[in-house]
Amino acid sequence: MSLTPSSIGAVAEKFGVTVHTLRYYEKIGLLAPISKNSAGRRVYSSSDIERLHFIKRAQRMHFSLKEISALLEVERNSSRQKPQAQKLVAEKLGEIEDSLQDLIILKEDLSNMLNACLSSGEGEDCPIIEGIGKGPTKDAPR
Amino acid sequence: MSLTPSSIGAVAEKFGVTVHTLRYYEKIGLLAPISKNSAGRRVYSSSDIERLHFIKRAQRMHFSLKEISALLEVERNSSRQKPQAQKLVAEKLGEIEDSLQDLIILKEDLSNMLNACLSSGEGEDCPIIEGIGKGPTKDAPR
DNA sequence: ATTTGATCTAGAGCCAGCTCTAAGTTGTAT
DNA sequence: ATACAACTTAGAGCTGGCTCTAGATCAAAT
Repeated sequence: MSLTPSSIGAVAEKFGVTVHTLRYYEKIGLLAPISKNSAGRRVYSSSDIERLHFIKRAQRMHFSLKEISALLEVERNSSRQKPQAQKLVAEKLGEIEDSLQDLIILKEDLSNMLNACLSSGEGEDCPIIEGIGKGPTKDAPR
Repeated sequence: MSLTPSSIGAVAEKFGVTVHTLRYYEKIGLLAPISKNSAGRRVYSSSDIERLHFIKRAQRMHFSLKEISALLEVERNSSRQKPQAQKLVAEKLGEIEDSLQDLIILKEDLSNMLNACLSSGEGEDCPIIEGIGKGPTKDAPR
């Protein structure tokens, strides 16, 4: 239904990014060089658009641009370099699981602090400031 | 038991940061100017150390340095500006809950993709590449 | 014909949170 | 006495992912 090819402005609008971002993706090699018309302007083909869809979806899945490059590389090299793709996704899944554990605990801590603060008496010190002040000082995933 | 005051190197080691980081925190006002000895070298007092503990714990709780400044501000202004502290923590809790929702769904998606890939036949296309290629292109919290 | 708006390139700037460099001073060990 | 480590400052550099600027060119509308 959509009538590709499109200008950079149209593509930018379609994906909710700026033209700067599109040129940036191209510059860092995330998008292949976009073909130009006689006036030297970019004309995005439907496969460019597809690639952008892929990029934006992968970004939603918390893949970095570098990781997305790797995924696209996998896609290009052969129609199924499954082990490579599996590795990348498994790693990401591991990261996500770690983050989940971290956030679950953090949520508990924060909501405890908040409740303590809400139910604390007028004259008492703030349980939040105290709470952060007194907790353990351990390393955390960053 | 610990014998403060301490040199910048000792403090850096204690907190697992570099001396650069400590000076950086001071430069951006996260730590108050550390007093200097006769040779112009920083001498960290026990209250400086306490503040650092606070900073590092708050960082573990995903507060940005800017947010930590705000928390420290709250602490300084009065021994209990509870509403302010509550606001900051409630906001952070909201962010954490949003992230959790996001990650829970993402974890599902990734593990589905991984399973599909593991159980896919030799000749088939990679379900991971296909999966990312075909999903919805929606905005996500960033 | 002129203005407006979209596009082009090259390159600088921004934010967070460090991280490092250079050139100089001081404290400690042998 | 001299080497060497730890410290000082000011300021530059780094990563990631944009974001913007300047100056030029080009296309469409009035």
